[in-house]
Amino acid sequence: MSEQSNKTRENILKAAMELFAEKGFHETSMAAIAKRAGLGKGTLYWHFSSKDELFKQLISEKGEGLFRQLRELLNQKFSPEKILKEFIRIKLIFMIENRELSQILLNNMQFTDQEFKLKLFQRHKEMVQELQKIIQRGMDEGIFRRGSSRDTAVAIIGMINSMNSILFFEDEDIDITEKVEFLYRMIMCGIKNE
Amino acid sequence: MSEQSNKTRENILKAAMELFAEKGFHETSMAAIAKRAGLGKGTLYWHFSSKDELFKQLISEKGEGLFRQLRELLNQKFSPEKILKEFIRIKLIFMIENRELSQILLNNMQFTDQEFKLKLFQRHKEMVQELQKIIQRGMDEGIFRRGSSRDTAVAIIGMINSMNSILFFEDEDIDITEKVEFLYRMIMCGIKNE
Amino acid sequence: MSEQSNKTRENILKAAMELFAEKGFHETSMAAIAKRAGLGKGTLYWHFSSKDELFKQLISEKGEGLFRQLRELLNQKFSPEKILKEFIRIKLIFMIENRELSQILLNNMQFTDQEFKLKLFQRHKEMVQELQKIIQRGMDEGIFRRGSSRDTAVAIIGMINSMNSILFFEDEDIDITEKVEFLYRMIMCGIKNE
Amino acid sequence: MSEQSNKTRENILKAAMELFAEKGFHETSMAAIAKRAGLGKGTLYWHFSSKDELFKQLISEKGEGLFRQLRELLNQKFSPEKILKEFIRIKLIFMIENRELSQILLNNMQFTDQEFKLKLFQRHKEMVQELQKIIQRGMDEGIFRRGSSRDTAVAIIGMINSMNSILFFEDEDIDITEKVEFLYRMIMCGIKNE
DNA sequence: AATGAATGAGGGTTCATTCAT
DNA sequence: GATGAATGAACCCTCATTCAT
Repeated sequence: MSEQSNKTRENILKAAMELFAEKGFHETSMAAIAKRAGLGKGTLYWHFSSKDELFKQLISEKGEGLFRQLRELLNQKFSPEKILKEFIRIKLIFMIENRELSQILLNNMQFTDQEFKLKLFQRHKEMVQELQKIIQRGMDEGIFRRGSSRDTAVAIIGMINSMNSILFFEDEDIDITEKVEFLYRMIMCGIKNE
Repeated sequence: MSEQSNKTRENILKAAMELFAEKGFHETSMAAIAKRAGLGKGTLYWHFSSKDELFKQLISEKGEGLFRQLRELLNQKFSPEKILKEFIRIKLIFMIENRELSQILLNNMQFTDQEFKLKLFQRHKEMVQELQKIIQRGMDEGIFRRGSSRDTAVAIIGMINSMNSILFFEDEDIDITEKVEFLYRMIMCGIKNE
Repeated sequence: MSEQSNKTRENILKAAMELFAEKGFHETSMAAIAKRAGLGKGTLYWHFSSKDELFKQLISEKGEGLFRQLRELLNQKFSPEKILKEFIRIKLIFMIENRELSQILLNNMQFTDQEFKLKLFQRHKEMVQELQKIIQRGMDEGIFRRGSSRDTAVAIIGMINSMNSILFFEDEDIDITEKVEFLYRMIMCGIKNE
Repeated sequence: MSEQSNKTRENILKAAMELFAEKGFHETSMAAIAKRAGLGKGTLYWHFSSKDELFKQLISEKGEGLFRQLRELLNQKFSPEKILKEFIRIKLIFMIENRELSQILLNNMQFTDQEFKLKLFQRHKEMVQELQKIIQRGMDEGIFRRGSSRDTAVAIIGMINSMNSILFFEDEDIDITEKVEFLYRMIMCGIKNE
């Protein structure tokens, strides 16, 4: 695992990320990735055992950070409101810094490897459940209105994710704080005046 | 176009719908569709000129209803709140009655035919813009709190769509009214107590 | 075999002739023939057992005339020169009156049915041999210069056939007598002056 | 483009040539070509983008030589007679050395790619026109008898081509000079004695 | 480490042919 | 006699994967 080798590996991941985001998993061929990375087709197989594996590692490696951050956050002893706001911020920042990966995650969840698909699904479910716990705590503490904590958690994540379509086409300079405030307020107070 | 022929056509659409929802567009072969429909491969091509065409017609025909309903609604002279609530209801009912199509629409938006992809994208955009107008009207009338009407519209649609993951796995009897109320309240008042 | 039935049959043959001449055997589908004849696909199979059979009958029926005429001619007790000239005339007239069939015969001799292919080949060979006999007779009688009678016969037929490319694109009014004279003279005297 | 790669390419061309000559373009499948070349199907597509392309390159590459030779000849400042004789010689030699290609060129002129078909047709036409000019010159110089130079050129080429049916089935040792003399004399003097 | 030629399973599509109506 | 929906073998072609160099 020399310096050079590692660099090549990153090149491949970068090329793959771009193409998967642009055209989706199935419409992207290994040949296309190799070409964009400026490498021979064979080289891809020296670094990744298969196209599926490449895709998985792409998602795992880059997505790991978000998952870890969120998990840490949810274990924090903050107030439900604070956790909620941070949850939004972390997801948004991730979406901005990883536009392509987000695009992939939100549009390509139908591919071959059932095991991996399940794993991602589990992870998503876990995230929902953790958020649900926070929501539940907020309800129990009388901070949040009573209701289905699961539906609420799902809806919150849906709202945040929906921003992807906006962020993906936006220019470089996005006022994250503003977007966070917007979402937080909408989740907390809704859109009704007063 | 006899009675029988039309029935066959519907069979194909049904089989295709199921498989596309289950495994996605690319992972579904024409052979698999034919087999599930209990037909020969060639028959599919008597009714649809290509796999792309089959997919397009599937989405167009079945999706047309939702689009029309929503458009009618948005042209109604109702109050913004009423329109919002009806918007939610219509989308939810569609999602329940067309679980498979919804699944497809939310997970397969990356396929070959760029023209059709664009058309769907345009339609989605139009929907957002129409909802945005309603939101804007509500803001102008002092019913809704001021803010980005676009972000609000996108977030609302995101919330509604997020319910798909819940509805898709749910049993038959879902209390739609309850779900509508839940979403409407959450959108209007948020989750904060009081 | 009613009047009507026979008419339908002729329609099919006509449509097939046109298409085979235009696009060749393999590039012409039964569907295309049916469409041009203004009939359903199934109807073709009521009149002809297969595409091959249709093609064969097309060639046989229409080509039979030429074959018979030539055979009769070659059995005549005319002088070699007269037979040669008549040979040319009959072939040319046939080519003009059956442009499409000639086009087919000269460009589609590579198709499936080996047996029929062989039959046509045999017929062609027989024609050559008969002409060869005439040539030989002419040589023996001192009318024609001595040489390979086979090569001569083949060359003569080649010359006549080559006119097809001219006749096919020519307008309606072709002076046959002139063309016959041209070929006859060229065959007899060559192109040298004096 | 290594040594080996080039060899594989030639193998494919050789196998394709044989099969196209034997059975024609449409009756020859890519699978059959691959099998005869002792290669996998996919390999054909590494070297040629499609079956059409393979066919085109086959004809272009191998046919180019004849075309070039004839063009050079026709630009020579030789006497019309000499050019005519050389014309015959070059065509005959080509037909003997490229029996299969000649067979293909004379029997498969009805295939898909209209553009290429036109190109070949144009080339043929050009050849006729060039020969026609020579004939015309001969007529003007009083060497050849007056008449339609076009018909004469077409007839000459027809005669030469007709030899293909003889050469194709002939054994290895053909006396080219004799055949050339035969054709030349027949064209010049015809078959009449004296 | 890297390459590109080679492979073949698999997929979309065509089309001659059949057959119930 | 006529039709057109249905069929499936056969075809062209793609592409993930392998491997000798």
